[in-house]
Amino acid sequence: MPHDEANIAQAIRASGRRLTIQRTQILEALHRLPGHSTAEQIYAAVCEDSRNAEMAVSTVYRALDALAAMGILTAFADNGGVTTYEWAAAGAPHHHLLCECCGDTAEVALASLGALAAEAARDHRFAVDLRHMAIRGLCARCQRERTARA
Amino acid sequence: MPHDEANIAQAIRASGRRLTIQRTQILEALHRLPGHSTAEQIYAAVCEDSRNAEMAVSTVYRALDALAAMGILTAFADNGGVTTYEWAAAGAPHHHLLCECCGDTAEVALASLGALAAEAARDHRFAVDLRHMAIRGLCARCQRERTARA
DNA sequence: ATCCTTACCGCGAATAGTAGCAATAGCGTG
DNA sequence: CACGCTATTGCTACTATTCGCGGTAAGGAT
Repeated sequence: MPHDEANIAQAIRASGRRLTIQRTQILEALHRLPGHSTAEQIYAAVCEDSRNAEMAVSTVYRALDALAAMGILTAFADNGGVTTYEWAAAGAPHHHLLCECCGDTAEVALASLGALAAEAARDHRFAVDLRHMAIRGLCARCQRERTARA
Repeated sequence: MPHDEANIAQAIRASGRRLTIQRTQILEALHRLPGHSTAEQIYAAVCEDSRNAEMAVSTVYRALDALAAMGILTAFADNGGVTTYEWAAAGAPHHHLLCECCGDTAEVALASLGALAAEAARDHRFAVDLRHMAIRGLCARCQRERTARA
């Protein structure tokens, strides 16, 4: 449960990384923002706070990447090629159902992903990263519309 | 098995789309290219053929998108944000194991994805698109390297 | 063969994100 | 507390892909 500043700071330093003021400000912004946010939204939130110094957008991308690599955040790429981030430990483990038609995403827990990970490990020695699992398809509404149209 | 010109042409017209010379040239290029290719590679292959007129890159992107939307091709986005396309009916149904560390992809068939699709349909009325299923994680080699480093 | 609707094309600009590089600043050490 | 190593920052340039727009041309109907 690395939701508090001290734990995160320790985790960052333990991995040989550094806790810069930019990363601190990004983490603060993430605390303020709800649910999952895009790099652009996080950048905007950092800029909004007048106490913060200016920051380059690329810094936000790199910081989010680093935080995701250490498992503090999880990243997933939605339809339009936009990546969204959220706290890794937020709530129960969940996955994203991403509708390819309307672009909506739903968060659900899927038990059979465990079996999938087991199969990939057994048959292909591949360690599936379930946190990054975005499942594409059609949501209920878009399925109805598609059949109605035919 | 829409691998021959006549069937594809019919399928395109049946969906209210048009078979333009650009699309014909793109399909020819896809026949020449092996396995899966990126939009950029397909564009290059079209340009190579001196009989072809010039074509805009955006045309390739849009044509591939349309062909994927009608199920003639399948698209999947690999690590670096590059989308690759391949014939939908090529060989047995397979999925992509994408290593987040080295970027390699392996094609495998995973039985448990059927159970996943069933669970999503039953519990969330969500129709999973198994063709676009890219599974991220760590390949065997990168797992070894990661544990060796610790 | 001609007409008409509208899907598609080429172009150029916009967007999300990455890469390279010199300058800066964490932070473990003495 | 000063020192040095190197992770990180801020540029800027670049890549992959999308979008809007005015003009072109498929292809069904006459």
